[in-house]
Amino acid sequence: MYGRRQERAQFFRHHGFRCTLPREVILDILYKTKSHLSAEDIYFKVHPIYPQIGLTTVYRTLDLLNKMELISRFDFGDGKARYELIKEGDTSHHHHLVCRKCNRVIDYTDFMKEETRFIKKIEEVLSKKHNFEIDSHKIHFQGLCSKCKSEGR
Amino acid sequence: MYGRRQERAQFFRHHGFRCTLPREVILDILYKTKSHLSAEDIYFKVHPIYPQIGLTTVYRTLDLLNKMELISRFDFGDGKARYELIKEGDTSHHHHLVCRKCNRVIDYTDFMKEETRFIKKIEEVLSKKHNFEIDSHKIHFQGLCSKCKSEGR
DNA sequence: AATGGTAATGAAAATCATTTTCATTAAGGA
DNA sequence: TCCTTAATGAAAATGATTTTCATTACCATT
Ligand SMILES: [Mn+2]
Ligand SMILES: [Mn+2]
Ligand SMILES: [Zn+2]
Ligand SMILES: [Zn+2]
Repeated sequence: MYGRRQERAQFFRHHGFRCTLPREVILDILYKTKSHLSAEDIYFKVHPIYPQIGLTTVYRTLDLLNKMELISRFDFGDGKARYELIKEGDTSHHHHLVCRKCNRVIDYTDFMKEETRFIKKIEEVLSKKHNFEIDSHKIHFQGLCSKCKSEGR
Repeated sequence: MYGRRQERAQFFRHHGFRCTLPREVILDILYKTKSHLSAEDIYFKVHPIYPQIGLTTVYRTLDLLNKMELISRFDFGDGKARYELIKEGDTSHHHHLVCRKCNRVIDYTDFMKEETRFIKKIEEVLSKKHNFEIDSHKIHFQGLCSKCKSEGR
């Protein structure tokens, strides 16, 4: 889906959208870069190669990709939204440690099996109880990263 | 701590801060109101009774209460931070369902025993593995609330 | 391959939550 | 009561995101 241009084009059109250069480029950046990019991060990566692509379009494209569930949007509390590609096959799902001092974000995948099982059970009960259609969840731990800890809060 | 003026004053001073009218008033609002209030929500509740208290002070006070760990701050993704009092005795800890359409927030306390046990185990392992000092966690589920579901996404 | 209807784009302006500035006020220890 | 200085409030500044609107370029159709 991410690798081949043809596939991406198909995917956009399948959702009723056009496959445009900005959309391809931005999706590419997300594909190649680890994670937790803000709109501005992406803009600055795109700009040297495609200076005609504007920040506005980055915002719009991120919204679109998020709605198409190709990316996840996170609000870690530093005032800017961050985005991460959802890889195929659900192998990429994970949770986060967030440093409340320097805002560093650490991915972790430990316990995913157990978390998944646990989450599934909770979802089942809560969605019935509150008649709420659950489609995703977020778990994160907050505290001090090793660097900030050693620097003394 | 929240009920008696004397206690609150003690608490502020104990942390090296002065006990002022705006601080008392804002803490009172948080005490009396269920939950998930934004700075502006609080400002509008305060204003009719204390019109001299400004929005700036609300922001500053919320920061302070958050640092003193009297309240929790949440970013549910609608662009404004929301706050909730942490009740004494840790009886109030809970997690959330967030509607991605209307931003409604539902508290749930089901499974807290199991979650707490599970979270504790994860914290232990992760804090060692990443040398990360974990002090809190947030769990929330996203989806469509009953109202938005019936209205058709 | 050329055409046309319209979705997508980009630059600039607008919006909105939050922060900063700075002159004034008022806690609260002496 | 007095004095030091933390806290406050109004206004301005900031910074992320959204809106506006004239222009561009996908892509279904010819
Ligand atoms: Mn991540
Ligand atoms: Mn809550
Ligand atoms: Zn850190
Ligand atoms: Zn809803």
